[in-house]
Amino acid sequence: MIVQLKLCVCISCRLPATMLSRLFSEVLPDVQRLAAEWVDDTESDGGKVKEEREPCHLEENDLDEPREGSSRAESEMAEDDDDDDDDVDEEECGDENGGDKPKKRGPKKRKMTAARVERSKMRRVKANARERTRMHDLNSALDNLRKVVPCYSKTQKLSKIETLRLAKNYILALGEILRNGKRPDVVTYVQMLCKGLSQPTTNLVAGCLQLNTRNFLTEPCADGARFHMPSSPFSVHPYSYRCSRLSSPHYQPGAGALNMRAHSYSGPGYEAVYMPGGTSPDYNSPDYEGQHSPPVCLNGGMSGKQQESSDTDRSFHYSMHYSGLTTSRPSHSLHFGPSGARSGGAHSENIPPFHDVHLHHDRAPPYEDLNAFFHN
DNA sequence: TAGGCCATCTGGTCCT
DNA sequence: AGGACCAGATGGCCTA
Repeated sequence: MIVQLKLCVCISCRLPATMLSRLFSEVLPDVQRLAAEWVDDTESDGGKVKEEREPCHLEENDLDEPREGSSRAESEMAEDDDDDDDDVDEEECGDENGGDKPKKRGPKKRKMTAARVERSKMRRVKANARERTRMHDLNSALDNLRKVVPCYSKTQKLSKIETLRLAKNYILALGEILRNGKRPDVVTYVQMLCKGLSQPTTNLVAGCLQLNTRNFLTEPCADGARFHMPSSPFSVHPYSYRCSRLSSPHYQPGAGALNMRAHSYSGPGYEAVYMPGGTSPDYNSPDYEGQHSPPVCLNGGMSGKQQESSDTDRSFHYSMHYSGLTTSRPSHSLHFGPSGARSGGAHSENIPPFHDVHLHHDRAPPYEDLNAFFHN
């Protein structure tokens, strides 16, 4: 036994040999004594380990027989009526071994007096109200999540499941960018975002990206550079993009945290561009729990009414421009399907009306490095 | 009309 | 004991 004990300690603790020898020389006598006492105890109990549980307690926790009235509803129905003790017929815990029949355990059902029924109903009503509130809170949180995932539409909300999927993909995509330290091209980015999404949502997201890129082709870059979309899921020709961030008269480098947010984010292969707008939401306000940076406005091609939408929307007009390499890949059509697989021809015929669709590259990445990365 | 999505109710389970 | 959380059931609404 001692040898086994040594081996056991040696293996499990991985102690050095010197410590082990000291351990056994000092501790082993006590261990041997305790073991001897343990053997005495078990032998005095007829070779069985002493049962420590109270018999009555054991009865309550016995799982061999289903407890009658163990469910919440039944216990509610059979709950103790503190105001009337008329029908109390509790079982006693002790002399239950009188009969051969298995004893029914747990709280017994009681007569449903009118007062008890009324209380049960009231409790159910309260529980329903709580459940409603809980679900409303959950939906509110989901709404907030919708606002920070890359594509947001007031009129055509992403479903709950699609919101969660897109959020997951978004996080993974950002993580991938941080890991790799380089921008993916637009196609890869869209594929990452749309992985596992349904076809309509895929079209929505891809349409968001594509339409935003299409939206900023009107002006050449201030610095003369022209960028070409590596490939676009819905395009047949490469695009060029204006570099409006630095050329924008509203761009104020180092104009505080707000501008930092406003200018810092750009999605993979994209940059959020600050456009002339109105007032800025107070991102530091505790009331502000929606977007932490303005939405990227999608107003070109499909709808121009975004410019005249709500004050909030007017406050920030963002656009996306691809600021990646000046690569011009052979144009190839992308077909986005569920699970990111390329399935069928995806074109804008499946794209819902983007009256108020926003690209939300609005959650500023928290790291300076990431900001610098997106802006170099 | 079928299917998807959603809100609500309800009962069960777990935790404090 | 009461609340939170969860999942199933159900019915309404919307869209293809």
